[in-house]
Amino acid sequence: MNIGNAAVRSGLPPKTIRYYEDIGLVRPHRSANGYRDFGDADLHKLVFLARARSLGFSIEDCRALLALYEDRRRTSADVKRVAEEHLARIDRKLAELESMRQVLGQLVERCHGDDRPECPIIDDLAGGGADAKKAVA
Amino acid sequence: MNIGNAAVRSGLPPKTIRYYEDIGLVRPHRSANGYRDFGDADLHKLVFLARARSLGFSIEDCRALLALYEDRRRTSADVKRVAEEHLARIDRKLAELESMRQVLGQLVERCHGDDRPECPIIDDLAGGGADAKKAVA
DNA sequence: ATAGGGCTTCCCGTGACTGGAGGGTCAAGG
DNA sequence: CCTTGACCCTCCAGTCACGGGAAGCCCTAT
Repeated sequence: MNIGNAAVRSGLPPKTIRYYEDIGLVRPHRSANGYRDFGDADLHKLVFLARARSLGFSIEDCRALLALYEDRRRTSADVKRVAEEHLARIDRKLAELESMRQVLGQLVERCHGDDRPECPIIDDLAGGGADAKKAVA
Repeated sequence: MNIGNAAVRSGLPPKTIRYYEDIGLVRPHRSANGYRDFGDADLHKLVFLARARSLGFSIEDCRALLALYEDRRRTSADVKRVAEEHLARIDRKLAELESMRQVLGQLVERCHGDDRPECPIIDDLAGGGADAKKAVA
């Protein structure tokens, strides 16, 4: 199967698949003309990668997960540990974004959004923010 | 004021401040010895940038916000628009992360995490996921 | 005079791709 | 047989927002 076909079936762009080969995540055979030739196992890996990436796993996580995927003697504890670490990263990121969302949301609410220059958003950025107050205090 | 001092007062690393000069966000004077010399206005800009970046604004957003900050004839509507667009980006990112969190959280819950190889996480990644089901259907 | 710290520029690396240039290959139609 | 267009190949550069580190100048204290 050529890369275009593999791309459609896995949902990954051809460029991304080539990149994954570059960094050693997949090793498709080559046809006589030099084209990559993806077998079923390669395609399974690509689908696996697409799914793992869509859940936010890093490439290095994916490499580890792929190794576990292919290791019949893996333990589910190993898999769970990788997933839990990622879950913790997601939770940290969520907390960070929620904090931003809260502060920015309040500022936007308080901004009249009219044609006058007075603006609580600019005022906050210019040093009226909580961080700035704490720093000054 | 030297860069080290400006760094401490703004909360930005010296490297970041040099980078901001590179891309034209600040233009400190130079002392006779070639050292950057930050005045009060420069410092205000750096504080502004630190705060805006901490709220997740991109560098280009910061450039626009700085221009509004320094424009006495700005309108709060202009500022609000930039902030609202960023807020929308944050909300999209939050939704994406929350979706990941939910799926991954369920998988982790269902994984025994023992020394056996059976693992719902791996099973999902290998094609048992909702996306895969939809694709097959 | 020397030691240390701070400052300078310059270049490379990060993550995970994406875009594009320049060229080879293949199947179909005229 | 030739052309057209869709594929495929490799390699290089750019993205975003810096951080690390090298090589070298400057300033102060001892």
